[in-house]
Amino acid sequence: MAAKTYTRFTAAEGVENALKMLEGRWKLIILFHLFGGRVMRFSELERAIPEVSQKMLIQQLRQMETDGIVCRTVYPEVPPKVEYGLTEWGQALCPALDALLTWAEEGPAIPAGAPDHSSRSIT
Amino acid sequence: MAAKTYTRFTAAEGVENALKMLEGRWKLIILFHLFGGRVMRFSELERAIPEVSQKMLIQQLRQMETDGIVCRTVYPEVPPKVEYGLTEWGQALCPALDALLTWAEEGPAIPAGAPDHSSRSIT
DNA sequence: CTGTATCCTCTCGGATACTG
DNA sequence: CAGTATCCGAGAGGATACAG
Repeated sequence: MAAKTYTRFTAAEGVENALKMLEGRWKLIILFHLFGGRVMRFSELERAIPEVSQKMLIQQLRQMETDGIVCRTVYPEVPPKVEYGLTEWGQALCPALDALLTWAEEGPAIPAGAPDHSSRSIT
Repeated sequence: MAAKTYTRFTAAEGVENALKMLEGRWKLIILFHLFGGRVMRFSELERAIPEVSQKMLIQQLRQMETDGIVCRTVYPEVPPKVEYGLTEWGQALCPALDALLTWAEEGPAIPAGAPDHSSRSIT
């Protein structure tokens, strides 16, 4: 396992690629509904996330599918039935997001008080 | 250390908060320039990231400062001198971003081939 | 049930010029 | 040197209506 080397720019780019796949008003919510190997139909997701429009739901699902995070399974029946689940790689996101969650939870050391910019001034 | 409990929604929300602080065309690049306790003046950052405009550079720096990630130090001299560095909490982002980087690097299991949607069809 | 197709709004980011 | 102010275009996301 050859450890990759990064410059400040390539590292930023790598993380940006990862973030691009998570950006989108609904992707994280979808993700957390699908973690743990759960599989859901389109209409289930609609009901589970009432605020989302069909257009956005399908759009973000398809993007994640293209990215290889989500797996879409079509059952050729009448009426149609489509299920969404995570790929192995998608499941692997869980610990990475946990790291972010933990970090966010630690909070800024100076949480209260500072309403505006917390600049220091050396005199 | 009471382990927090999350619903699918609060977990998504927590991660979203974290991501919101990282979203922005230049934040990650700035971050990676400041990791390792490095401290840089405004003009240094400008030269290190030639593509960014003054407006965006200052805007993203100030946002990260407000979020408690970046620390801004003003030296009241003529000409002005301002230095930017990471807070402790900002430095703590490094391992979390590494997790994402590592994940992204693993890549989707089916990287090549699939030009369009990789749906499965159960017949 | 599972999507497409339009339209519309609002925010982000870039270009440019000016200031203490 | 280190910002601030203004204008502008592109794209993300929402509402709504329609289709296989």
